[in-house]
Amino acid sequence: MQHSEAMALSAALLAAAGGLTQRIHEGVVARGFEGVRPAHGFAFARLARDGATVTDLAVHLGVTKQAASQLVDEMVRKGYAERRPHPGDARARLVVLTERGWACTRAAEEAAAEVVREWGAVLGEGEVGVLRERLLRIAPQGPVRPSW
Amino acid sequence: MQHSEAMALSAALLAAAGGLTQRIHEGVVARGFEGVRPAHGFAFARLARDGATVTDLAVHLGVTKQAASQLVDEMVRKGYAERRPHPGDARARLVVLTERGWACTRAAEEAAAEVVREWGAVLGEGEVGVLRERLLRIAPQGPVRPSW
DNA sequence: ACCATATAGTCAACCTACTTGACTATTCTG
DNA sequence: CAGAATAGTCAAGTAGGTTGACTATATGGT
Repeated sequence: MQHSEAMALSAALLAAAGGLTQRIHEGVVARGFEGVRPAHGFAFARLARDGATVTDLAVHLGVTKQAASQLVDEMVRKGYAERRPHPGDARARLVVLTERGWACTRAAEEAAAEVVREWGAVLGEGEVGVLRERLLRIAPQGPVRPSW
Repeated sequence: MQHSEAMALSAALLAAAGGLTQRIHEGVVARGFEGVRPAHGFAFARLARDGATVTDLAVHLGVTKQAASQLVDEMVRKGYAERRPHPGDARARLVVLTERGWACTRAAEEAAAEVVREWGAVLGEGEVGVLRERLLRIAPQGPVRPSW
């Protein structure tokens, strides 16, 4: 693999990721959820499991806990999440999704499925599964990095 | 493809893209080019062709021309680019890479090639080529979107 | 040829998402 | 049970973008 080919692959990967992000965002907005930005998606994904503390979220997003706290403020203000007392630790607070937060999560899933369905039409259904498997093997673990 | 599978694919794609971005950035820094951020890569790629005006760059990056101008200011200040008079349009200025800018571009190519080489070791060389071809087919065209 | 309009670029002010630093309240530990 | 660590917040500063206003040059219709 030559350098220019590596750059072509890199550019394609970044373009595909950017396009997917935008398509999901547009789909979420089209389903009536305004004021939510792509970067929020990573927070929704973490909260959807069984809630998280602000510190959990900060580690997951790779930002400071102050930044995570502001993000939660915003999500609470817009009705997507709420702070509940943490069972078993009076210092912490458990941030969980509201019903609207769940609905927004489902909207994002639908939008993603729509895009992936289009990919299936282009590549073939089986190839999409292969693509997913390959990407999982080269994707690093650790905190997500919402911004470049 | 079910919703959860679409989300798994989306997450893998975004994680792979984020990881690649970070690895390239680390490789560039390791080769002695400091003060350059991942978002600059898209500007380098556009300037590497045969230079560009600030407005060209703004369109390519999907930002305002004021933001593109600030980006060019920064690249000039750090020695990666320079503004030259535009042949044939006295309003415009042609932004081109300096020798240091070219060296940084080559460093990014090397870093990308290094990561892609690792992918080849994991997936097999042939599979990387297939991956590139698949990604090219699902990647949208149009301006890049450096930030989510 | 000329004036109206469009385009390239910049300056200034502002906005947003993040940072660092300082602090309180609670929990863990030796 | 005192000292250190942890969860969270408040406040101030920073970086990278935005919108709006402006100048200089180019383009096109009459």
